[in-house]
Amino acid sequence: MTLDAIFEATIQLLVAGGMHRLTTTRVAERAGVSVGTMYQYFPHKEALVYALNARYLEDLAMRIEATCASRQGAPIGEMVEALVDTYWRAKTERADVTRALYRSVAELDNQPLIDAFARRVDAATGAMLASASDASFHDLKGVNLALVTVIFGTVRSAFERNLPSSAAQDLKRQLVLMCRSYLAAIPDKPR
Amino acid sequence: MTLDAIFEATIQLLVAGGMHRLTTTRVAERAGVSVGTMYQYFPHKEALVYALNARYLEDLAMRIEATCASRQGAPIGEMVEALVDTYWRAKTERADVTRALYRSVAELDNQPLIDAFARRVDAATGAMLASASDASFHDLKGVNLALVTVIFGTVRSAFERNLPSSAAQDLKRQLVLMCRSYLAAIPDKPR
DNA sequence: ACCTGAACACCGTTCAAGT
DNA sequence: ACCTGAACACCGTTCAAGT
Repeated sequence: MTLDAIFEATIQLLVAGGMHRLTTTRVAERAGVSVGTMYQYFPHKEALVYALNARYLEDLAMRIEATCASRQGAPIGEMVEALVDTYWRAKTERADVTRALYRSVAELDNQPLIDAFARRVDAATGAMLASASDASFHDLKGVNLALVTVIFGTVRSAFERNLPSSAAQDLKRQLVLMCRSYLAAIPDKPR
Repeated sequence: MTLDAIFEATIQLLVAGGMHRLTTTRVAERAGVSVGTMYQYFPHKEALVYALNARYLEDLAMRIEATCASRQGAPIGEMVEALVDTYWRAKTERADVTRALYRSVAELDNQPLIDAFARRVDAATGAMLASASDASFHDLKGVNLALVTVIFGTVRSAFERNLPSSAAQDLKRQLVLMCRSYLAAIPDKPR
């Protein structure tokens, strides 16, 4: 499909040279269409990059939802570990693409993208946490927000530091430990 | 000074309209110089934005170093709280500038900037943690990396979600709690 | 109906001319 | 010595002409 060719060309150019190498002419050329055709699919260059990021976040949200669904009723420690694992793996498996997208989306007005993604993830992780076999929370929303923000923020931060993989692995374990000790420190809701 | 005028103009334009409104012509005009003069200070537009971010990180690093120095020998819980507080405040006090810089730096090759900042902060927080009156760590480097990555990543992540300030305040408390329970969960180094 | 690519406005950067 | 800003190459976007 033409659209796929355009997206693929965009990713390649973004990975290779970042936003300032991404040229409408080059995208069109690599995708095998004319500039004019590209403008039938996207009203401007920003819209193209925006759509690419929307696509990526859609995939990421689906993977997180799948992880959460599969741990319904599990112990809380397992949930945290699975969540960290899924997010970490999703960001790391194609690190160059992740990095390119982080950079490309920054100069867009991406608040709608972030909001929609956050809502989906909050819903998925919130439902998972509520079903935990060994804990129940007085302030589920607050705990959920804290966990999600800490996990996602830490993974990004770790990613940007470009750590050697042994240090990264260790950091991942510390992150899981941190979430678990936090959860243990919170008082349970009495039945 | 001319340089200050250029930086000031750059910040204003960046806050007002992001990277794609930032034009060498507009910066020069607003700073009261010609484009040619601007190019005597910076070899290209990227260098201007890079220098602006370097300046910001220099200030931030100094503030963190000051915080760390002032808590030498304090209890570990107080250290964590002070660190979260300093970083959180620095990012929040002029949220529009923070946001504009986050966005502007993304499309640069900013790894040297991040690395240098990370080294300074790691040194400052590492020295602080080592002096804690009520704890000592088997793996100080690992604990230090974990704390710094979690705190900085979480603050950024929280920042990007644009939370209402009550939720943000609560999140900040949860973050401190999380760091503290983590530290309590780690076995002390025997003397 | 749909695609093409020359043409236009604007941007980053340079450098001959001015002081 | 230092500054200026017209000029150049290139980019995003459009739209008359082609199929």
